[in-house]
Amino acid sequence: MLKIYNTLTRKKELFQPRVAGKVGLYVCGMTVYDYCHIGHARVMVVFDTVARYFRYQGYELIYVRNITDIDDKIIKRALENGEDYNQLTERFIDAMHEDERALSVLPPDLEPRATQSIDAIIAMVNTLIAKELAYVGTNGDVFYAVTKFKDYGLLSGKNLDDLQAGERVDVDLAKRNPMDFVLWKMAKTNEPAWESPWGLGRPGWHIECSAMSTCCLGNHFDIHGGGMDLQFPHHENEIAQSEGATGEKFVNLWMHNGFVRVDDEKMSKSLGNFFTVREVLKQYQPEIIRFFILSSHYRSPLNYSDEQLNDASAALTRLYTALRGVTIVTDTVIEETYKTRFEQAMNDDFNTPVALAVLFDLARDLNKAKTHEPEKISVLAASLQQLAGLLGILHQDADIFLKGSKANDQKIDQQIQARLDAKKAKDWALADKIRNDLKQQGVILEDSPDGTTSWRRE
RNA sequence: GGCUGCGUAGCAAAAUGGUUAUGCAGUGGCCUGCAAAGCCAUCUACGGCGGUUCGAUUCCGCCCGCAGCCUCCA
Repeated sequence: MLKIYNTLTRKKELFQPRVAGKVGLYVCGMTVYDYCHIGHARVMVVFDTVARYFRYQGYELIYVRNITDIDDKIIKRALENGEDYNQLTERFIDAMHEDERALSVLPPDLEPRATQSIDAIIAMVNTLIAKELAYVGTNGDVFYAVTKFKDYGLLSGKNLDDLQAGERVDVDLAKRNPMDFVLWKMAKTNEPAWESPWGLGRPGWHIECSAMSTCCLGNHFDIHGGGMDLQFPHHENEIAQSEGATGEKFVNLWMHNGFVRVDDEKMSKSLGNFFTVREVLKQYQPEIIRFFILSSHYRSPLNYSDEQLNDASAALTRLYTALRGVTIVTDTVIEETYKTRFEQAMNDDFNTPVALAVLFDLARDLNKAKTHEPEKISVLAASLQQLAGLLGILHQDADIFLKGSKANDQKIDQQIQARLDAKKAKDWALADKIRNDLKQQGVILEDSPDGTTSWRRE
């Protein structure tokens, strides 16, 4: 019984697919004018985890995450770089896919791009004009008339009178109402542009997502997701556009993930307090970033700091240490009580912190089994790895994670052997010296009861 | 100003109207040549003030503090 928090009703709801056994999920993806930062990584990881769980539960899922590959910032950045906007977006799309793979984010089923959806966008704008929900402004741009859509503000809990239009932004005189938003923008000279009934121009941001989501999933689909900050105006506008154009309900359930913060402030490009994924990857293994993201609930704020990542690293080390040296049979049936607890956690609005707690309990049981009940080792280890796999973690060999980079492995092994010899000769001083020397290099030795020594990097 | 949401032990982070969260750190023990890892035990909590209740960290009200949205943002 999967329950999901619906922003629209501000309650956890029992998830009921429109069509039994099938789920359509659309998530607002990146605007590709720069590298992904940890905030973007959170969206990717959170909805990847959601997608994995739907599939695990047996749903036939279509997961769509769009790419915004035309907008003001892209044009501006391309101009600054003196490169074609296409070149710029291709570069950052590649980089995004690289980050995605690093974080074990499985690619979405469909990844529509705005520039490849122009026909659908124009068709939707046309419909909105025909229904008198949109109009051509005095500057030639096409605007959506928000007052014509009766449910405007339902998702974000805002009403038009409270929005105090113009308070933070200059009123655009081309609009009838300051809250009206642009659907089609007339091109300035040298800007990328497409033919349309209203002249050469390009789509507004909001209409892209309406067009791409309905194209891929139909007029009415199950779940729409994205960052909290998209709730208003972006998602509000999507509802106005899609429901205005089709006359049908747009989305049943809205999911919004919380922000990544730095020193209690939202991580964002405009504040300049962001860390890109590739930057962080220089210091931490990708799995640590993924664990860090999953260690808090997806709707809660997540504070980014070295301390937090170090904690995540220590926690993952504990899980991998439990798996170390155990041969895992992949098709083992999962231990039932842990499976149930894990599913209960995930069924409760994807409560990954609790799901992780289940993994730690499992790890403790596994550690105990190693000394007391060896016959249980195999099933516990397999359970741990399989359940963790649903979260996209613990998929590598324990030694590979624990040893980190491959550098100097041979030399380390030689020193370990030298220490074992010293131990045999009861030359504790030499044995300890070798261990300390290795410690200086960030290598921790761990002796096993069977006389062998394993090691890991700090 | 309007609208959301949050405030849990040293740090991070969940659940819950009365009973162990979990990870890191601390303390005591077992194990070890000594460590590390592991295991066992254990100390630190629920922003403040009222109310409902046999009982509230959990429900309600007020207050204080913090964040987000109301402009582009994941």
